[in-house]
Formats: sequence, structure tokens, C-alpha cells
Amino acid sequence: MLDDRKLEVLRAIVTDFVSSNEPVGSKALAERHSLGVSPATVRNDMAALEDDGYITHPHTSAGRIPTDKGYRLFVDRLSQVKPLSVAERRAIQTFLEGAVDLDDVVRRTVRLLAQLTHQVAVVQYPSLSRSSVRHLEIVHLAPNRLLLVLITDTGRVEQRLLELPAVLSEDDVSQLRHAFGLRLHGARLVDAPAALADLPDAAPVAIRPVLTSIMSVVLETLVEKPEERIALGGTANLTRHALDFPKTLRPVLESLEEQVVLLKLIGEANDPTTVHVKIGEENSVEGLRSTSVVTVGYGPEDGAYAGLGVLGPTRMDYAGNISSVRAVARYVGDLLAGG
Amino acid sequence: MLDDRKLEVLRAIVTDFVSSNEPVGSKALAERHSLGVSPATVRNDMAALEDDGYITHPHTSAGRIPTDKGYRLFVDRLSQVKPLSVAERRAIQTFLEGAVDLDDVVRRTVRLLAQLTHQVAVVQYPSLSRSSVRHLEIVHLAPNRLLLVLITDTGRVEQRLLELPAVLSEDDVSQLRHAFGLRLHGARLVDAPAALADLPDAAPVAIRPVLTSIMSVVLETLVEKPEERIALGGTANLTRHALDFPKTLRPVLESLEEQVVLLKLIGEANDPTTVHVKIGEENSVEGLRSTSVVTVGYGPEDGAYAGLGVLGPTRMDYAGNISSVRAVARYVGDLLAGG
DNA sequence: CTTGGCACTCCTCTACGAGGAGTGCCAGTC
DNA sequence: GACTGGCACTCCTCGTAGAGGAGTGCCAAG
Repeated sequence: MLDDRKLEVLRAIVTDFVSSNEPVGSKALAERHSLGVSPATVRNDMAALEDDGYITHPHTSAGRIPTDKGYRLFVDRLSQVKPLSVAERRAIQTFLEGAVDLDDVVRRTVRLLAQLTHQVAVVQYPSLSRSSVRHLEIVHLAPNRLLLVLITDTGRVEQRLLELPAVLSEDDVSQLRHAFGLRLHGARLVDAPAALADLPDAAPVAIRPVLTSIMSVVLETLVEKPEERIALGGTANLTRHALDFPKTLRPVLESLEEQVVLLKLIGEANDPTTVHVKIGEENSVEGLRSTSVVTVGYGPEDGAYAGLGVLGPTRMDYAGNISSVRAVARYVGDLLAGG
Repeated sequence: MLDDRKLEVLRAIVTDFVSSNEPVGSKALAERHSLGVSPATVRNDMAALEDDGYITHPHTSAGRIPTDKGYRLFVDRLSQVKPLSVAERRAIQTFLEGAVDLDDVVRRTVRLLAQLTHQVAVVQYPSLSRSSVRHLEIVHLAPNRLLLVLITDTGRVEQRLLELPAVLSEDDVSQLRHAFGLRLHGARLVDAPAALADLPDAAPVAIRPVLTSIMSVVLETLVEKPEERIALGGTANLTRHALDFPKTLRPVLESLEEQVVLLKLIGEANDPTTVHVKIGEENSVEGLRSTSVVTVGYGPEDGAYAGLGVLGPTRMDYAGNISSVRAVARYVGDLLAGG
């Protein structure tokens, strides 16, 4: 049903349409791509492709444009990797290596992605639950007030204020500090509950009640519902493709302001080896049905820290964006795992 | 030259144009506003206003629209305060009081401003230099590595990693902790240099070199060039006024992605009692020449923590936005000063 | 299966004229 | 001198109409 030439025609339609933003006709197609057949033949193939729902045309006498389904096929079967140039790779590396701390890494990554792809860039901070503890500091702010400062191996620093049910002495606090530090240092946050399980029994009876209350707060805020942070950039690029968003730019911008939506977007990107692509209607977020999202995880191969990606009109350079996203993710992952 | 009626005509033009986004003609003006004169008289006034540069018209047979200069006069002399309703005030208060920490306060404030004004909202985090120290914790991460954690009275938490030139003992560190804590607790960050001045002399000779190096890092990062953080929201509102940005939405979005630009925008807002309004060309940022910015400081009356404001098309509801911005600033200021 | 030919569709662009909103000016009135 | 009604004029907007053209679908022949 879909022989090689039809696939080739689809690929030609997608690439032409992506670069020109105009419906592409059979004549232009036959000329510009060396298909070796006449426009009439191309027209027959086009009719077949349209019957199968891969392309459509705005009106009877216009050229063809790909449907979401067409893009999907293009991405799955036709799009060949477009390796980045050496210069690009070097630029990515030097740009990222200039970062001074995690915030800076994320900021730079967002900027980099936006510039490379000319799309909206989304970068999730290393997920707490998938990080491990480099240091947990307990600061005795006031007799009944503690500040917990957690530093992860990825450089993320989180703090929580704790109101205590009872007054603690300085001695109690340093005992706490020692007990927590001993068990959590180097541990992954997902393993924290197990690592802390024996804590109440091992501690002096006097501070047990306080201890358990602290533990529950720690576990709840850091493990059960850790705060996910996400950085966004390059929204100005949406206007670059204003033609692709007839009247739909507003819902896109509105959606991007919702933290929940962003999380959903890169929620599946938990694997640094697989690039996910969501195309148009495949997207579960109402306002983003006219956009495509390319995401991937970053971090060590056996389990990413978090995800990053780009968002743009369905009419985007999938091959290029996939390469860029993958390349940036690799460098960021290496950087955070190495440093 | 500008008698009362001409001013009244200008006010009518501005308010009508703001609400309708259409050039306003003499007839409609005379009818809808009870000016007590005929359209012909209004036309004479309009001609005078135009001669003085307060209004203009797109083409010969169109109505008048205000110029930047016209808006300026409107804001300076004509715009009367538009008090918020009790319900609105209550909504602001309850919404803000639900915040759990500073990040949350800022996020909520951005959202609130954007929703109240239907414009882009900009909120600066309490400036470090204008805050005072609630607590400074020194964490001994490794023999030659310290983590400084600063908590300000406004709830802001900053941390800095420090590589030491020499190895420190746990004892040295607690001496440091004590020395810094003693001098800085409750001090404003701008006063930190003075508060720390006697520190090297008072300290044991053994740790003086390390001490001075720490001091210089502390002072540099926290006082001399403190990191300013800014939150942005409601960019989707720009599309609401798409008609006001013929082809200029891109530069606006691009400008708003520059941290420097945002700082510049609210840089002058360092007084909680004075609302600043920048109109169109008055704006020093190239890409924002088609927008107006309403800013004000928030915090205690004798010196704001930082600034906040909104940005939108020059054709905005100045009276309403000024009221909203002022009201929100007051509640946020009270909240942070009180809590 | 491929191809050239051809009729057909329907978008786009331009021109044109009617309609109308709004202005500027003038002469008259209070 | 300020205000007003009248009036000619400008120029935008909108609808209509037609030419031009890109592209298709189909058919019959290779």
C-alpha cells in the first residue's frame, strides 16, 4: 500500500512544507526532488497518501500539507538523524561549561536550546527523588524552629522551614544532625525512607517524638511530593512562526504558564537514550494541540535526572530538533554527572 | 492654552480609545460624554490638542488617538484614582496570605497582578542589599569546602559554595560561625562591611588568612553584586491586545526574556509610595517602545525591599492598573514585613 | 504502472465604486 | 471672541467583479 516512492513523496512534502510554509504541489515536487517520475505520477501517489490520511489540502486547487498522522510517519520512519557539526558541538560544550552553579546550568541550557532550535525550550531541574544526598544540614534557627538544607549530587539546594512541637537544645540538634547525616549521606532520596527506618529506635528516648515528626516532614516534602522546578525560555520564537498559529497563540502561551502543563510535557522524558515526540493532536494538553513537543531525559544512562525539550509548531524541523535536543541533553547530563 | 475643557476632551479621548481601541470622532465624543458643547466645538479643541502633540489621527478622515505625550498628560493630571472594591481587596489579601514561603509569595503576586490588570506582571524578589540578616549558617561540607546559607528577614534564602585556601577544623568552623553570627544577626546587608570590619583583628591569628578570604567572598557575592531575581507572568495577556502590536509582539517577548531588561524596568521602583509610569517612547528599552510600564516599590515605607509592576500596550487602563499595582504592593509589603 | 493532456475548481490579486465616518473651514449667531 | 450648523472634501472600508494562475482529478494512450 505504501511503497517506497510514496514514502519518498511524503518525506518531500514534509521537508518542503516545513521550509516554505506553503502547500506543495505535484509539479514543484517532481522538479525539486529527483523522484524520476512525472508530476502526474506524483499526483496519483498524493491521492493515495491523502486517502490514507497522511496529507490533506486546504482547498481543491491548493497543494498538499502533511497531517499530524503524516508528521508521525515522517518522524517514525523517514526522518534520518541530522548530526550536529563539530563547531556546534563545541559551542554547546563551551557554553555549558561556563556555568557556575546549577541555576546557571539550567538557564544556559534553556537559552542554548532556544537558540539552536528556534523553538520554545523547556528544562526541568534535576528531580529530587532521583538525586542522592550530598549533604543534609540542620540549622537551629530558634528553640523551636529548624531549617533543613539539602544539597544533592546534582547541585540542587533545597531548604525547608520546620516548626517544632517542642523545644530542642543545641545538643539535641547536633545529635539529630549526626543521625540524619550518617544515614542519608550518599543515599538516593528514593531510598531515604528505608535508610531512616531504624532511626527512631536508635535515638535517645527523649527526642523520639520530635524526631519522628521531623522525619515525616522530611520524607513528605523531599520524597513523597518533591517540588519540581522547570525553566522556560524562547517563547519569543513562537512569534517567528506566527503564521502557524492563526488565532491560537494565546492558548499556547497560557498553557506554558501552567507549571502542571510543563511537567506533563516532559513527564515522559525519563530516559536519556530515547527521544519522545508528541505531534499536534497527540498532545493531551488542550491548548497545545497545534504544537509538537520533542523531549528527552538527561543524566546518567541508567536513569535520568530529569527531562528537557523543545516545543514548537507541528510544522517544525523534527530531524534537526531531535538532534539538538539529544545533543544538549547528553552534554548537560555529562556535566552534572561529572561535576 | 489648555483650558479645562480641552483637558476634558483629552481625557474623554483617552478613556474612549482605551476601551474601544478605535479612533474616536468628535460626534461620538460630544454625545457620549456630557461636554455641553457641539461636535464642532470639540473639533476645534481637538485641532488645538493635535497642534500641541497630545493626539493624532491615523489618516485625514479618521478619529483621534492619543499620542504618548497625550497619555503622559492624562496620567499626570487627569487620571483620578480608581479605588478597588472591597471584594477585590479581600481577594488580594486572602490569596496572598495562602502563601507558604517567599517563592510562593512571589509566584502568587505575579499571578494576581496578571489577573487583576490583564497585563504582563513583573515582580522582583526582595533585594538582598536592602534586606537584613535573619540567620547566616556556615556548613562544613568538606575539610576545604564551606557552604554559606543566608536567610533574610524577607524569607529569602541564598547559598554560596566556598573553596577554601586551607583546611579548617570543625572547631575553626564553629568559631567562624559564632563570629559571623554575632556581628551579622539582624544587620542590614548594606551594613555588613561595617559590621564585619573588626572581625580579622578579633579573631585568633591562626585562622585570620582564611577568615579574610571568606569575608571578601561573602561581601562580594552578597553585598557588592547580589543576584537579583525576577519573576514574570501573564505574557499570554499580550496576545489579548494583539491589535496594539501590529508586528511588534516579537521584540516585546524577546525583551522580556532578558533579565537585564526586566531589572531596568523596575529599577526605579524603590519607593512604596510613588507609582512610576513609563509610557511608550519614554521607555529606554528598544523593543518596549510600544508598551507602557507601571511600577512601584513594595516593603516598609522607609525603603522598599524591591519593585513590582505591570507592562502592557500604551493603550492601557492607567487608572485601574495604577490602583491595582499600588494595592498589591501594599499587601505584599505588609505581608513580608509582618511575617 | 506511467504519462501527457485537458477541463475544472477555487484561491489570490487588483480594480472600481458606493457608502460613510470624520474632518476642516466658513459664515452666522449669541 | 467663543460657539454652532452647514457643507465640501478626504480617504478608509467593504463588497463586487473579473483576470490570472496554481493545482487537481481524470482519462486515454504508451
